[in-house]
Amino acid sequence: MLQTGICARPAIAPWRTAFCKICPRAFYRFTMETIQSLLQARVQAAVPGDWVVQVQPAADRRFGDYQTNIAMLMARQQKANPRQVAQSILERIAVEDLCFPPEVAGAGFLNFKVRPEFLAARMLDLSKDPRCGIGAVARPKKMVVDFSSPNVAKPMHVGHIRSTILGDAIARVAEFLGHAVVRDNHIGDWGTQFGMLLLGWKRELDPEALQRDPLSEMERLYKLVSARCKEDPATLEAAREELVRLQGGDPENLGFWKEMIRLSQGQFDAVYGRLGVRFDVTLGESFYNARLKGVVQDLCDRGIARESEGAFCVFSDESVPPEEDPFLIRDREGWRPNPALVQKSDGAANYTTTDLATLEYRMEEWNPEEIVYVTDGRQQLHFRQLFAVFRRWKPGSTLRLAHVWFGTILGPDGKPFKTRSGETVRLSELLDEAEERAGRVLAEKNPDLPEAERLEIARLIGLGAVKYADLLPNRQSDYVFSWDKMLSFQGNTAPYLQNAYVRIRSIFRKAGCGVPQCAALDLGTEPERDLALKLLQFGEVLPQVLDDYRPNLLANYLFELANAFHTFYEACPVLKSEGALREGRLLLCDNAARVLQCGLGLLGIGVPERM
RNA sequence: GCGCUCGUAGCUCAGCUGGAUAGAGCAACGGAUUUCUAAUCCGUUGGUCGUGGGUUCGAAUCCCGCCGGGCGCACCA
Repeated sequence: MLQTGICARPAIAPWRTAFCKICPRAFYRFTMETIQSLLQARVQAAVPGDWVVQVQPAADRRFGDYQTNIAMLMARQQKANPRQVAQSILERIAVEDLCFPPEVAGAGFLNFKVRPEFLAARMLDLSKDPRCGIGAVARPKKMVVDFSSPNVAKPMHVGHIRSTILGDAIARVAEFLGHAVVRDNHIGDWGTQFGMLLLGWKRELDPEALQRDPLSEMERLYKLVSARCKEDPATLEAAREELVRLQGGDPENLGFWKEMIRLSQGQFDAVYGRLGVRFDVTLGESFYNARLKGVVQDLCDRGIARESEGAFCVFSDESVPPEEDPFLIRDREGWRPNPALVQKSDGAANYTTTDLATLEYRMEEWNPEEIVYVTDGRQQLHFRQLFAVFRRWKPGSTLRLAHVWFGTILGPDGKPFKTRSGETVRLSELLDEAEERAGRVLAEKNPDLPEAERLEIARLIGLGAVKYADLLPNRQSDYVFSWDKMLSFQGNTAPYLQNAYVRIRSIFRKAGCGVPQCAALDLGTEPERDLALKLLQFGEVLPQVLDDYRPNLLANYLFELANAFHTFYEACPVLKSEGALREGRLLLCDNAARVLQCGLGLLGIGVPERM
């Protein structure tokens, strides 16, 4: 069982096969192999073919730039001396053009230190590469990314932020690597809550309030009726009747329902507009209603689902050991069934059925190779069952299904993030506050900025801070939400990264020139060399993001890059230097700015020209 | 009870599917500014990786037991 809940064999990591054989022509000319991949190929050529060589960035600077432990792995199997195996690889390896003569170190590591001339040549290539050294994948996939998924008639809140931001970042990276991505917003526009909403709409609607703030009014109605239902069976019954009428196609209820969707979509559009998130399709649960009966019927016909206590359920087929079976659960007595319901005893389908119908629709409509679901970790069991039912339902399908789950955003008290009064925090208000806070810091640090520009920069910084804080931790961790931390200009934050970009732009403004056409580059100092190496590693890191859907790898890389740039900036004057040195440093600066902009852009974060 | 997940520096977190002396940010302390934005940089202090076993040349990482937290366990999604 893989950690991400991936169903079916994962594809080979794209970057391992990404040598641009089928790249679109426009990219081909500029696509750069990474140093890592070059070294890997060279070591591979020096060892027997049944070994798969991994070359990795060195754990410690003293060991050089890259290292491989292949000799130790080989020695273990051959019961040989690891250092001797390493030595024999060394004798066959040809890397003089890339590195200084490699060394055997420690228990049998091979360490590589890249020649500055090689890095310099690569810097010149990078400066001409509009894709910042990122090749398109050899075999583009069609993939659906299912993310955000807010509910109609409810304000979007912090609970939606991780799915939205993670999903958007994953989609952006996949698109940039050349995959064909369908961004699908599977909104919650159907279900029992509409019975209560309709009842409230008919009995308690305040038209003025609805016009002023439709989401708040709908939320008020829902809470009102929901509370009444708990104490008053008659209200509950009335709500149920409204739901039955809606499901039966009653024109009045359908009209109100559509109006609620329309009003909600306005809110979604506003929030997504601010966040810079876009969708290719927004198909709510209701879209799949017509298919539900057929899905249940088909599952029954095939013997996958059967009746139990009036409901229709999928039970274990005992094809896997009980410990791995999502349809079994153990108690004191032993293993007992833990079925997935596909139809409730009242005849209504539930979300497993909707998800199956959605899967079928996506196969028909797009025939994707992969579908990625970005939801919180509490739905793990649901997706394990969903994927397992799907395998039994469509046994011939090679579709890869991945549940990319994430943890909870916590408040300072370590409990799920809420307002002081215990309410959920609205996303729109959260974004307002982010911009306001960024604006205040900006006014203090840089009072000379004109108002309009300050607001625009505050928007970029505020939104960037929120997004970056969400993307930096491992997605499976819960993390503590802290305004002070995310908006700090020190440490691993979006403003720190944006500041690195701003400093470079400032240099070019002062220089009054564009990027120089260098014929050669001399990386004479450590900070220059380090920066160059780090810049080239963009192409190594980015494809890894998709291996396990972890944008935090990119966030971490960008922080290290910004750090390397700041170190360079302190140690290596650009404008005060002259001639070739100055031009070379300007070129380094430009490369750094472009990689920062590109990388942050892939996280959905924009960069200001000044701040 | 069962399952999933987490437990790493005072705090917040990384740790790339077994590699070298476990890293970063914040906080604390000490330095650097007639400057290309100090919104920065450099340095110091700080960890029995919850705990006990196991696997092996080698474990924060894999396996088993225990302790503690979060979440989930058929008609909500």
